[in-house]
Amino acid sequence: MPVKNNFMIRIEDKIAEQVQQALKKLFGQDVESEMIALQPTRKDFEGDFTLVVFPFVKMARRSPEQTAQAIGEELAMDEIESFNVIKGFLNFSLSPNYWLNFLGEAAEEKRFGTREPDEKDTVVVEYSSPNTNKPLHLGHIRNNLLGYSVAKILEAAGKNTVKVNLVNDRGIHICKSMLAWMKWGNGETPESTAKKGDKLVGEYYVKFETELRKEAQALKESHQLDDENARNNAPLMQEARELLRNWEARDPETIEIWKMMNGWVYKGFDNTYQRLGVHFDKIYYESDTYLLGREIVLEGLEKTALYKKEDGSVWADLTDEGLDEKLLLRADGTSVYMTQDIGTAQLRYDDYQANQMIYVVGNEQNYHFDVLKKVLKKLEKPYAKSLMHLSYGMVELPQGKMKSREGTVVDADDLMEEMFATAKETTEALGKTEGFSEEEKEKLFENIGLGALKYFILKVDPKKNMLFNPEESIDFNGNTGPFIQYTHARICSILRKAEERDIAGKKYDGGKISLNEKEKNLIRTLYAFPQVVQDAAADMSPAQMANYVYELAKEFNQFYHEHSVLNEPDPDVSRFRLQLSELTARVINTATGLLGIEVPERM
RNA sequence: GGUUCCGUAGCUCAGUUGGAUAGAGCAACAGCCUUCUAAGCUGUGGGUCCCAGGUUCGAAUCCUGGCGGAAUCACCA
Repeated sequence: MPVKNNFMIRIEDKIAEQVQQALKKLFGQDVESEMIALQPTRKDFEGDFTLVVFPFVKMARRSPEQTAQAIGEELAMDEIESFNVIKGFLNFSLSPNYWLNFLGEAAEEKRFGTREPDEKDTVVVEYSSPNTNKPLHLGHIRNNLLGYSVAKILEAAGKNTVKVNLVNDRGIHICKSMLAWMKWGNGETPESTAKKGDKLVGEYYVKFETELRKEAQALKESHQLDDENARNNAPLMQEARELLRNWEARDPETIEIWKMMNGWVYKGFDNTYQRLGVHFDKIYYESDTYLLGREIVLEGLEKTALYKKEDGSVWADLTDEGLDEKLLLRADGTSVYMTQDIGTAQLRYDDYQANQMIYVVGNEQNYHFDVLKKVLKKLEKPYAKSLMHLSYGMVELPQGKMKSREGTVVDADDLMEEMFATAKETTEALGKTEGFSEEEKEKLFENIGLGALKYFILKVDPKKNMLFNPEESIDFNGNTGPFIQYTHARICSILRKAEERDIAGKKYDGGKISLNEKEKNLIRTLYAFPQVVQDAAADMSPAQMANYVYELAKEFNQFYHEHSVLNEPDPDVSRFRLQLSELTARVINTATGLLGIEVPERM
């Protein structure tokens, strides 16, 4: 549990409580605390927090101004230095002392803004969920960054967080790349071709589709079939199905090839994950969960929550829930996508007894998760209501959706490499690499390149579709990752110099000083951080964290521009500013860490 | 066609439980490096918040109906 201090009780809540009492005293009315809207005062007005008094004018039977004035006068709090009234807005200014005390206490806190994980409040976050037949692309990047960041944010907000991956390693699509490799592979391996395993397997998947299309086209012409029938009747498709049957029958040779090729893919994925900076506490494989799903479905059939059709297929009737009927097992007893998700959910619940199970999956699967929840409810699973689908929008290119057929898929590895190259070029052009070793340079370019990419993607509200223009999207100026990294490096530079001048250890002792506008803005922004962590967690929104840390960096740069930390003649003020800078750097570090972005100390 | 999501400056995006004059960045233009890192700071121009109603003291935000875009409605995953 966190250490209790004065700042665990938000000053907003304290003021709201006082307002509540004032309303009772002045107008004899009890007002629920939710009615009292206290918000940060807008920049162009004087004050720190603002009470909107419009809701109380009726009971006060006075004008908004008079009501605000009366409440302002009634309030007596040490922390409030003054107040002013503009129309129906009552603006409170807190005393400099309050802010200075806050800074002092926050500086003492080891993990300001974050909480210790509560072991009893577990949340499982599933993200990434790749198929083993294709390499990762830009869409997966959004998924991975979102999932990783949401998990970090939940953890910072006090949840016991488990990051899991669910690998889709079985099914007809996996058999397609296997079959192509068996037919045309000539025993190629990642080693023999010097290709990444996932890329190699992906090539065979493409090969299969190309050959299948040829066969289907021929059939279409010779037998007058429509597209779908032509595809289904093509010899290659039949062979792929046979391979799937062999796989389900655990045919040793098939299993061996399957294991080998999946092994190549995992090695390739690990490589991509590592560079992207994401990882997992546990990896589930669909090949391990689909049988459990099947069992649960059969069990549900016995309990008559589900029903069987004449051909032997098993269905859930969700018409009473406003949805359709949903197939859960085919007539031949094999599983569908939904089946394995039922098994996975159960397994995950058995493993962690989580209060929440979050699925980071694109919005194209909204319907699937609707159905999954309702099926689990029908099966009377206790965890049915703890399922949360964190649905995010597509990443689009200037020419529209990514299409593998048109070769517009942005490969994850290629993109990261390009980011690195751009970062290198830009940094060297600015002549900022003096005194760096080769190794340090590499790390810096990597941090900046990936920082730019991650920030660009995470700053957008997850539920919205977003546009990624490879030519223009990546900028290192303005509202970008490198801007925030730069601000951090700048502060670190001050801190290093303070160290050299031997004033770093001497803390500001809390003597009375006044706060200028920039200092106050900065300190107020810092004050908001713990709440931002909680809000971002509640909304599962890294975008809120990203926008916050940008705001903070901007605030610092304005302060930096107008006031000097080290050249300030008054030693008390200098030390205070040093402490303010130090906390800013720490919050930037923490906040960007929650986005999976590293901030360098020099750049 | 049904369902869900989105629509804010030329472009990319913010906008808190409904609150004051709707904000950033990019792009354009004009300034600021002898002073802690100019990947920075300051200023100017740029808006029918898709449209029309409704609720409210107050609507970009909530409700209804349109328009536009996306996703989905598989014995694919």
